[in-house]
Amino acid sequence: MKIGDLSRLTGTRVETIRFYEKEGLIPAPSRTGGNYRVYDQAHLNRLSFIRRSRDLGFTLDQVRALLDLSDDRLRSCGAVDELAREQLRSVERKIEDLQALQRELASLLNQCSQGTIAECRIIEALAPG
Amino acid sequence: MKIGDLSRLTGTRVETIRFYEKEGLIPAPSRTGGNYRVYDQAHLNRLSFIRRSRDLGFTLDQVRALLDLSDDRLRSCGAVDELAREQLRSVERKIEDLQALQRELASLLNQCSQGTIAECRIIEALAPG
DNA sequence: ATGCACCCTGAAGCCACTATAGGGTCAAGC
DNA sequence: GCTTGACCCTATAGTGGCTTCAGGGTGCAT
Ligand SMILES: [Zn+2]
Ligand SMILES: [Zn+2]
Ligand SMILES: [Zn+2]
Ligand SMILES: [Zn+2]
Repeated sequence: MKIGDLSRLTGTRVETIRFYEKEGLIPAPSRTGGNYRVYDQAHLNRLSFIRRSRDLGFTLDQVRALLDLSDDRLRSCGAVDELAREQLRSVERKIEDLQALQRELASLLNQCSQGTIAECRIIEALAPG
Repeated sequence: MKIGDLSRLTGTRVETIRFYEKEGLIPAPSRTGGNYRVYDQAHLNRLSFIRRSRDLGFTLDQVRALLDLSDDRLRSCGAVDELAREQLRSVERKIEDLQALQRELASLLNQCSQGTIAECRIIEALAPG
């Protein structure tokens, strides 16, 4: 597999794959005579794991930790679950913050009666008073 | 007012105030003999406006636009409202994405029965198969 | 004179990529 | 055998919105 194949199979940009390699998330693959990267199934599996973790919102440092943990098949999964619980809490906090924003913006938009800037409730809410 | 006073009054870090100046969001203030920045009420008002806009989730480019619009007191506030509506839509999209994440993480955590890594539902969900 | 809180500049670092410049490789078609 | 075009390579810089750091200077009290 060349890098473009891996890209298509995982929905990851070519540049991102090279970036993951530089960051040590994916082992450097072997090369062809023309200096092209050649990947195998293990690379594909690892990149898929990384992408799914990123899709769940884990940071690259958390992904590194998850990759390490996933190798240790016989250990208890407590650490994995703790990472996931932490991520869930962080997502829930972000949702709450955004919902507060949503309420405030919606309320301002609702109050504005399409007049001039001088009477605009949104500008009024931003300006100090 | 010195920069530290402005910082305390607005809850903005000193470095952030200097950053806003460099970005052209706040006009460069006059200086004392010892080269300290001196701010007045107009600076305080402008920084407050910026911070409230940021708290509502507007980007610095949007803040720039809002500041420009807010000067033009007699114009219709249509452009302001459109920025706010756009921001509301963006917030709502983010909430939906995060709620999907929340459901997925919660479901995985719920399925995991605290065994070994080999049986962990979370690792299983990440690994390709 | 010394300490200490505060201020200054300029540059680099953070995250997770993305983009750009300036090239090289390889198979197909003429 | 030469060109075209899709693909690949490296190295570097840019994104947003700051934060941190290095290496100083200022100003007031003791
Ligand atoms: Zn990094
Ligand atoms: Zn309005
Ligand atoms: Zn588990
Ligand atoms: Zn920037």
